[in-house]
Amino acid sequence: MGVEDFRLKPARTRIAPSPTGRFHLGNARNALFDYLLARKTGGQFILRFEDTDRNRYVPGSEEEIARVLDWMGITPDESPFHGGQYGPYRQTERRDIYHQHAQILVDKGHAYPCFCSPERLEKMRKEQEAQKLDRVQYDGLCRKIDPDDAARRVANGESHVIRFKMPKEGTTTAHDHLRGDILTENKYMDDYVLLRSNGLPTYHLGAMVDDHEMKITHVLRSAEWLPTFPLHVQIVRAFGWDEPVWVHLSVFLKPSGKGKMSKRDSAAAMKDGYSIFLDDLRSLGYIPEGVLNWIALMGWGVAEDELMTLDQMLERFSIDTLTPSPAAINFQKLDHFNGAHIRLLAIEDLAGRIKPYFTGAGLEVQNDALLKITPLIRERLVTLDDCLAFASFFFKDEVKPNPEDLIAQGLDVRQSAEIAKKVYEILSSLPDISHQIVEPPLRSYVESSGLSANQVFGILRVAVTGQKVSPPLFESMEIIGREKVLQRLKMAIELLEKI
RNA sequence: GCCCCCAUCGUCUAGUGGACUAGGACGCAGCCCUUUCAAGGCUACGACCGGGGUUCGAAUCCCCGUGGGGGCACCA
Repeated sequence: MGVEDFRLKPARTRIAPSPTGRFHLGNARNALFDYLLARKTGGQFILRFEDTDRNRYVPGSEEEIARVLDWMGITPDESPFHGGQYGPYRQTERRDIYHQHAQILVDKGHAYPCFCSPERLEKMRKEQEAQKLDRVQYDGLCRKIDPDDAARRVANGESHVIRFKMPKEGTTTAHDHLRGDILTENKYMDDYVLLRSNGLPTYHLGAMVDDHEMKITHVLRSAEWLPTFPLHVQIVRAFGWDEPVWVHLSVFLKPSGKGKMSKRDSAAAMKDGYSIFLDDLRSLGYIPEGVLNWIALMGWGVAEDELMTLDQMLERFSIDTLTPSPAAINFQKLDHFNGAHIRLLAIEDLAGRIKPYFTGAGLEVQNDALLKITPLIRERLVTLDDCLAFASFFFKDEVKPNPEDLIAQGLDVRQSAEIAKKVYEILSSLPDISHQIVEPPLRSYVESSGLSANQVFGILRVAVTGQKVSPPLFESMEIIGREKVLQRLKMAIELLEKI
């Protein structure tokens, strides 16, 4: 690879998904940019699971995330599966660390125990809403408790959470790399919960602590975090730590541009053969090169030469050229890039990737034939599974054309049958069925007969391939072989005569 | 309702005060190539949200609108 840019300090980046659902486009783009930045600077890309919400935990999602990253070719340098010197990389395995850090904040006077019950909070919120208050936030009841009293109650085992003591006055200036300074009046910020009553941290504490402990230099995350950005900056400052470079990535909008892409829309996308989930995209026949290129261009401004491999992206990537505005996803563009990257693959490579689709369909695949077929269909594939529609007939013993399709345009059944017979006559008289041998006599037949190439070759195509649309006819026949071609042609003549 | 972010072709974007007759890509339309379908090549259509400033000069800077998006949990 050797794209490390040593003018830049090695960056440590991370993707921190929660194993509560499936790995989607947003996650993938985040991971891609993380990876590019880390590689570009000779740093590390880390995978960490923020699995503190036990209620929403989905078994198997951790594995899916790791598998998808692998598939995309952006395997993390450190993760729960690969290890690393800053682990553990699962938040549920870091309880003590959060506990200690919450205590540090309490000791410093930046946080306090809150003993309010969920019921009281619920009631409080209802009342605030009833009063039509602009801000619905914690009323600060436990803020007033004497620290010694609070410590005693905690020691007695009283159920509590730890809240951040947000400054009530002044403004917080948070710096986003793409948007510049973002000023927020502190009165709009709540005393957020840092540590829950079950001892596990919320995102606000967990992510800040882990990013610091894991020496993350650049935090690339979704713009959905912007509203709590001031909080995060306040937490980091309360600890007295240096801030990472914050980069809030644009959110993905649904194709219509109306609203954020969500699970609901994924069902609709699936109906059209698309998905927002990477693992689905893989099984739908999309290749990582295409997917990567596609997502890279949403939220990253590349003026020209947009068709890029991962290595080419690496050469050009910079967080300075990322864009802050929301981006509507466009599946047609995914198709474009997927097809374009398929065309870029070496024949052997592509053959290896489409083979499983044939065998999966129960077809017996001969490798030498596959290698000859692949170049014929390469520029016709949008997704890998398209190979089935284009080339299954090569591996079948016989094809079953729709009799109607055997009738050439502008001709009737009888005429079509005559043509088929004549073509059979010509082919069977030839010693060989290679492209060079077959084409001249057929061409001269077309010319002398006054028919169009379209009509003659159309009949032959349907007869031999069983379909109206196929890879180039002569090359296809050569691969299928003389015997099978004649056999299929004969079958076609019989079909025509039966109409 | 309140807070925050964003604003160039239908979509993704280039553009950082004059080189803009606003560039590229996807899609769309047409043509060429052609045994089908593709691929490829060429051409067309297509945008600076509005109003005020600043300036000799604004897509580019500032303000106000408007529109879009996000967020208001012991979820992330």
